Amino acid sequence: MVDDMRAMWFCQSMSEDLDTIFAALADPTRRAILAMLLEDDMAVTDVAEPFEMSLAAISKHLTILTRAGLISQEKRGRVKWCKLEPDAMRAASVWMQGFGQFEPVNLDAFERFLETELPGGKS
Amino acid sequence: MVDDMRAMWFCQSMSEDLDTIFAALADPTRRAILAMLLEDDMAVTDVAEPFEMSLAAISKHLTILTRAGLISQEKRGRVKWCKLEPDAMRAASVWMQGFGQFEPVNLDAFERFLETELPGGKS
DNA sequence: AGCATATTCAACCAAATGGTTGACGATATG
DNA sequence: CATATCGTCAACCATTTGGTTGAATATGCT
Repeated sequence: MVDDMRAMWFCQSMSEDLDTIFAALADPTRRAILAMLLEDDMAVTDVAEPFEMSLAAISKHLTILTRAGLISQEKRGRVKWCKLEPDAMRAASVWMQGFGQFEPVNLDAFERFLETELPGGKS
Repeated sequence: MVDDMRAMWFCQSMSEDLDTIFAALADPTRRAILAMLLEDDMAVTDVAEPFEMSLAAISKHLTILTRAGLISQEKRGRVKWCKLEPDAMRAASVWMQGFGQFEPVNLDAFERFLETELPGGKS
């Protein structure tokens, strides 16, 4: 019963939201934008500044992040301010946590994962 | 939190992995497969059975999940067994937790791990 | 050997993604 | 008013994605 309920929850609940949230997080530019917004709210132009990419492209990325609920945008004057909305990530995080709960936090395994990333490890 | 330099290294170094992990999680079919594998290891054909989609399509999905490190595949006889590998997801989860203190997770343990194992704290 | 089962490969296709450029509406400022 | 700035829109393009089908490979069974 518990298993059935959990399976149902995993399969159906928030599936569309998870689609858009994970898809939004899958792009390194968008993740970088989120990290920038962690420091402070920013105008669209300022978000775009460090990237070697057109303003229009950044604007599209911001739209995707907004639709995923990961940020919000508020226009004040001619400036549109972007604000991080960390709650949207909660749904995805909770979903992912479901895959670790049956096991206590396996730091050793995570360490093994990191070993492959250390300079001189993999690649 | 941890030292900024190390945090930056961590984000940079894992960027490609996060690309593939989040992209893999962005598809509902693949998330459903992961949920199925939460119950038990499964053969490719059995994974494919509940889906209204060709076996080849499921095989591709499983390849994507494998490359993201979210599952592993072991061939025994003519049957290829698929096994959930939650560690990759944990890495993504750790990344997400930088954006909010919403999950009760292991950040302390992770921080201790970073302090002792990463360049600067390492030999 | 001969046949059935398990899985992948290869070629193809439609749709989505991530980028560009140029024009445009809206807002601030001299 | 005139002009500069902020941001989006529209059209376009190349690449990736998610699916199909049919053939191919590998293993197991009698």
